[in-house]
Parts: sequence; structure tokens; C-alpha cells
Amino acid sequence: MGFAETFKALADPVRRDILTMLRDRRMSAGEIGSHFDMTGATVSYHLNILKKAGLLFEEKEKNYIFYSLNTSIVEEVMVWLADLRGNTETGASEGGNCDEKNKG
Amino acid sequence: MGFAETFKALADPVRRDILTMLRDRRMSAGEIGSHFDMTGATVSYHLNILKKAGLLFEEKEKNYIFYSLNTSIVEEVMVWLADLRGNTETGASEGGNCDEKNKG
DNA sequence: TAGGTATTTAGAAATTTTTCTAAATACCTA
DNA sequence: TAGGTATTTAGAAAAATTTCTAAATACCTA
Repeated sequence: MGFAETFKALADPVRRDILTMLRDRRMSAGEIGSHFDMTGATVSYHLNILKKAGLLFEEKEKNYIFYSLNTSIVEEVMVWLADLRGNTETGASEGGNCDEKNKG
Repeated sequence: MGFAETFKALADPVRRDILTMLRDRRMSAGEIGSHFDMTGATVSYHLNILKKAGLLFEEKEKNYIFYSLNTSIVEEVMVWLADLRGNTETGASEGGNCDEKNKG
């Protein structure tokens, strides 16, 4: 999947707003779009980028397509950031490149 | 400061590589640049974007400028993502908009 | 001061992203 | 089937990003 796509998806304010809107419940493409001052086509473009990044699930029902948040991808990003930051609390290392092995 | 700048900074693979390189030690602009197949000017452009996003500290010494990671901004991003994900373990809510208050 | 190394700034070209309008697809209802 | 609603796709225009070369700045050494 790749972090490139995921971070790029998160880099746009419209797309972050969409994700926030989906925090507690799924919403249809139209309902999502009604919160923005842009065409449905543009909203669809943003939804597609989020979907390709793995950040959204979609369910088709009747005439609608409902989107919801894929929190597992959110967690993957958090893990990447946690590794970047380094392990501040425990002192344990989790696969980053601390110099422990080169010490002696 | 704003998440827009921070997430945009994180969205580029070159810039994520730079941050990863700075995980355990500071490096000069030149040393950072030597890891990439691009001009110093381009590296400087990327460093500037990371700096404006608050992700880097810089220290001038002699002829050099040393860059290091600002982990507090990394943590801010993690907090934003944790809020987006929702509190999976504790069940407590931390300022998101769960519907608790509208229940009765 | 003169010359050298490290880094940034300026300006332009190439690429990517964002947005729109118009048209297409899909599915539902009568 | 005909007509309607919801959403996406296509193509083009506008804006932003990334990269380069060339020049500027800054500071160090002799």
C-alpha cells in the first residue's frame, strides 16, 4: 500500500475534514459533499484518493454509496510516527535503528 | 502552526527519508544531501518545508547548519490521528465529538 | 583581504494536484 | 421502459509542487 499514498491523502485539508466527519458514523457521498462548497465531482475525486490510500471503506446500498473510516490504516500511520519519534516511555526499541547492536 | 503544513511536509518521500535519517542524530545539510541524488538546492528546499512545518530544529556551527528532529510535532500529529481513530482501549473520549452529551 | 567550503535564494521548466463542466453509469420507482 | 436521484468518469484549466542551474550569502582559513 505504501505510506506515500496515505500521507498524501492526509495532506489535504478537505480530505482530513472528510475523515473527521466519518469519525463516528458512515456517510453517503452526497451527505459528505453537502458539507463543502464544491461540486460532487470534486468530492468524488477526494473520496477516491482516500479510498486508494486505504483510509475508507465503502458499502453500496440502494442508490447510495456509504463511506466509513478504516482505522487500521490510521493506526499504521501512528506506528510509523511512533517509530520516528523513538520510544520515549519504555526505553524498548521496536525495529527502528537504535545503535544498541553496535555498542560493544 | 497548523496541521496542513505538517501533513504536507510528511507527504513527500524525500522528506520522510530525511526525518528518518534524523531519528537518532543530528546531521548537517550537506550530509543529508549526500544521501540523495539531487542538488543541494533541492535538499535545501525540502529542509525548508520541514522547518516551516516545525518538524526540524536547526543549529548553526562554524560553516555548517545541523538539523535535528522535533519530536514534539511528531507527537502532535499522533494525537490528531489518535483522536481520529477514536479511543479503542479505554472507552474514554478526549475532546472528539462522541454523542455522549446528546444521549438523554 | 583573498579564496574556499557550506548552504540558501532566485527564476524558470516540468510535473502533479485540484477544481470545474459536461457526460456517463448505476440503480431505484412508477 | 421512462424518468429520477446518486455518484463517478473524462477532459481541460488553474494552481501548487518539485527540480534544476546560476548566483548570492555566510562564515572559515591562511
